[in-house]
Amino acid sequence: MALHVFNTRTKQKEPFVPADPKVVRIYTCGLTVYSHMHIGHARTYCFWDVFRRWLEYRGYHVISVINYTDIDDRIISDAANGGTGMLDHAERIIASFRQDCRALNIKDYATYTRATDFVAEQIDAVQALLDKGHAYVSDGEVLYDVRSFERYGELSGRTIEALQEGASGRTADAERERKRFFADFTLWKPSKPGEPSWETGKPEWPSGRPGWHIECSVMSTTTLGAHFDVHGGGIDNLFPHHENEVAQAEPLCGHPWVGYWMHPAHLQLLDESNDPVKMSKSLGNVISIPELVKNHSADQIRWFFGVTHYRSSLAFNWQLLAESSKGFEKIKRAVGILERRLEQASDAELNIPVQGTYASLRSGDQAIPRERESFVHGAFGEASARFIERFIAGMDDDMGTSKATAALFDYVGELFVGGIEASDDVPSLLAAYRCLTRHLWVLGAELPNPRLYPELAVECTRSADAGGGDEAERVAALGGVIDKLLEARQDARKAKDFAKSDLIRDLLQAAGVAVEDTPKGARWQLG
RNA sequence: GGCGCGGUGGCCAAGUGGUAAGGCGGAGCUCUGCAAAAGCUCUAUUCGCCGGUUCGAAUCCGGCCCGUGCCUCCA
Repeated sequence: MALHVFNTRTKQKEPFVPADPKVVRIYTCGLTVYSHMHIGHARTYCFWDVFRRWLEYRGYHVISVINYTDIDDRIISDAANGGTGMLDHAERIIASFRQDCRALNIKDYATYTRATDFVAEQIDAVQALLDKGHAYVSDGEVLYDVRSFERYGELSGRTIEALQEGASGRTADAERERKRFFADFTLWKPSKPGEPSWETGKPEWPSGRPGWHIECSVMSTTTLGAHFDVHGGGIDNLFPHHENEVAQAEPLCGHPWVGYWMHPAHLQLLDESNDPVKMSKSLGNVISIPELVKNHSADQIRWFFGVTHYRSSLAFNWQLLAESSKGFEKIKRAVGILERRLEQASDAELNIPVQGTYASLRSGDQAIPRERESFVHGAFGEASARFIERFIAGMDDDMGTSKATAALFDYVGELFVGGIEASDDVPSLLAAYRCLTRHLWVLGAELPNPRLYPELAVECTRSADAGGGDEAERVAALGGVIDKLLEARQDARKAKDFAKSDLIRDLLQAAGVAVEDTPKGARWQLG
């Protein structure tokens, strides 16, 4: 079975077939840069990252674009209140967004677009919609004529009538006067004094700024072409934002404008009594990324996200994150054990390149991953083959990361039963290590040891500044001292001086170093 | 009011017609100087409730109860 994804446009799972058999073009609605990225955004962007990684694992080249909405009412008012210019304000938010993404191990996008860099194209698009009769000018403002687009409401499953009912009594009189129809939305509006403004050269709407919806339609088609494969954003964007984007773009680009619409669900914060609560600045309960990664690794966070399917809303509190991290420890321990075993091997023994090619992306039964043959060798090969099959089946079914995590648990169990803790069989251990880290990579976790898996290590964008570096440094600095202490402890144990050996272990424990005895001697890690 | 989504063991969570994955927590055991880790066994005759279709339903249909999202700020 090939990859299937749930397409919001058709409301069903469909085989994923990009326009170009080897390339997937994705546009993601990004942040409105009036405030910093928070845990809710993290869930969404981590999903896009996993989706991208899964496509890459399957052999596609992915071109992903994300935008910053750097002009809208809130940015203008926030910037005004903060006493800075709008663009300075946006600049700071963008810089912290990039940093937060790196902290979460989210791969860089091919392009990051800013609405203010595409104003000329937006003006052209507005004019084109006017020319085609889909828009009208009202007192210097350009509005989209919703009733001129017969498919309006199709994407989000609404009808004009239903919208009208929902809106009854909610539209202000002033708004009714400006608009021909209550649901008409702004394409271009005059700026107030002191607000950012662009000249259009159009007599009827000479200056002002673009509306939110036109920004995205224009940025996506300008960077990815008139038709592209995936357009996504949080479920809250479905209406009105994406509905309006379709209404704008299809008259200009044709139908269907994009192949697949995908909408990850929200993360829902739970309060002390486990009731859902809205995250908001005024309640002071917004969880920032620095706060999130302070006591949890990116791996743990991404594992937590992966356990729940992306189209289910995800409840969050620190307790739930802690419980999921507890489960992830077993996976991490297996990786650690393999790494320790292999660290002792010589370069010559480890010199087993990972190889493979994709049969053909055009055939439905492509051999994936391309490294498969390198993974299924040796003592753990059968377990690895079973695991890969389950992992792929799970992910192919509309990004079933829950099934993928279950497969990982079972695989790791088989590796323990298979004896990774005592094995000296370097080729087998290496194949298992690579198989495990390769698939953890898909979920956004685990930077592999470059010495053990150089091919994958170079693919990882995470650098030493992303949180892993600190621990690596600590380990390097402490290693020598700890090894000396453990030697002393081992001597004490041999002499049956358990009081002394336990004292050493307790001291290390107190210093944050967990010690475990194994058939191959003591092992330690920072706890 | 309109349009959706969801209710699976103490908790999290898969499963969309063939007889309940996986994880956390809990109980017992093996191994071990003791820990830790790992392994083994047990922990839902049952999937919000009531009807219906079917040889067979957590899965399909109808009704009801509860929760939740959106209805022009929102990932």
